[in-house]
Amino acid sequence: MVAERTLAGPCTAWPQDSAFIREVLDRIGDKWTVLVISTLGAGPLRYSDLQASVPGISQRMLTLTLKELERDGLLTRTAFPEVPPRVVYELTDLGRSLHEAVLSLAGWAAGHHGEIAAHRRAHEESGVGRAKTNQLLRKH
Amino acid sequence: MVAERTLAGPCTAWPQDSAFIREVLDRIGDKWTVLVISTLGAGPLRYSDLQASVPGISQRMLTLTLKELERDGLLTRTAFPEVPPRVVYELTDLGRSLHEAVLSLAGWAAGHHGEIAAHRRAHEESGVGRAKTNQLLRKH
DNA sequence: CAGAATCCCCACGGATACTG
DNA sequence: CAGTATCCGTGGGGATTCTG
Repeated sequence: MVAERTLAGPCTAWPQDSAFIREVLDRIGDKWTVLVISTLGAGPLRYSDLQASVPGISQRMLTLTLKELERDGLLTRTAFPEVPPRVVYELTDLGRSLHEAVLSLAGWAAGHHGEIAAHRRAHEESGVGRAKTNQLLRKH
Repeated sequence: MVAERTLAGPCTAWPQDSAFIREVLDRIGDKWTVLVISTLGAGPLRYSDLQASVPGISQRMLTLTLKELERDGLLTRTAFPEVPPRVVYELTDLGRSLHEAVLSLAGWAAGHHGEIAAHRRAHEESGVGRAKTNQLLRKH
């Protein structure tokens, strides 16, 4: 009891927000989800166009991502019973609202990634600069 | 050229936003970063308190996460040369701004995770409902 | 107390081949 | 065209042990 501890037993700083935060991140934190959502943000697309619009994605990942997004009600899948199959994917209102939320995050990134890059470079200079001067004392 | 394609050669729907989006997600999309940031959002904490405040985190992951965050200028590390070592971590202005951006995302989650859960449950009913109708094709 | 070093597992995702 | 099925490598991250 040295002074006051802003501490907080097991998990109190972020009451139950942490659960929500992790929920979104588990949802959009993967490699492709936001790319697909952003792409569909411009309008409905069919499977093949989607694959062409999201550069490095494989069919496997595109299919899996779309399935999960459909399952969560973020987009709709519409299959037309035609001779050459045609399936169109489109964001739902829920999906569009997520898209906007993600865009605001992207806005933050656009506004600060320069700062981050600068800090990162500064650390590389003083940290990985010369492996000669630092044997075992490198703290700023 | 059947009709107009809203398509977009390789990557045009999200001009260069996609790069920023991926940048943030690669940064905060991992398992612990946002938890640490959120915890430090309440105020500076020392290593051990941090570990106690972030429930399941291991020393390894806490250390790695803190290092990356410091490297990117999102938090500062202050070591006091005392007999029992004491190290305090604190968010920078940059870190706090990211924290707010993340909180807005959490706000979205808090407002919509009910909807998502509902959709998800609806899919489980109609999809994995009866394992009788489908012979030998079980989901995952 | 605040880490660094090591070992190890398994889920994420890429590549490829097959199908309705 | 729009998927499905399968194999397989990588690395994120947990558990444990050692150190200044």
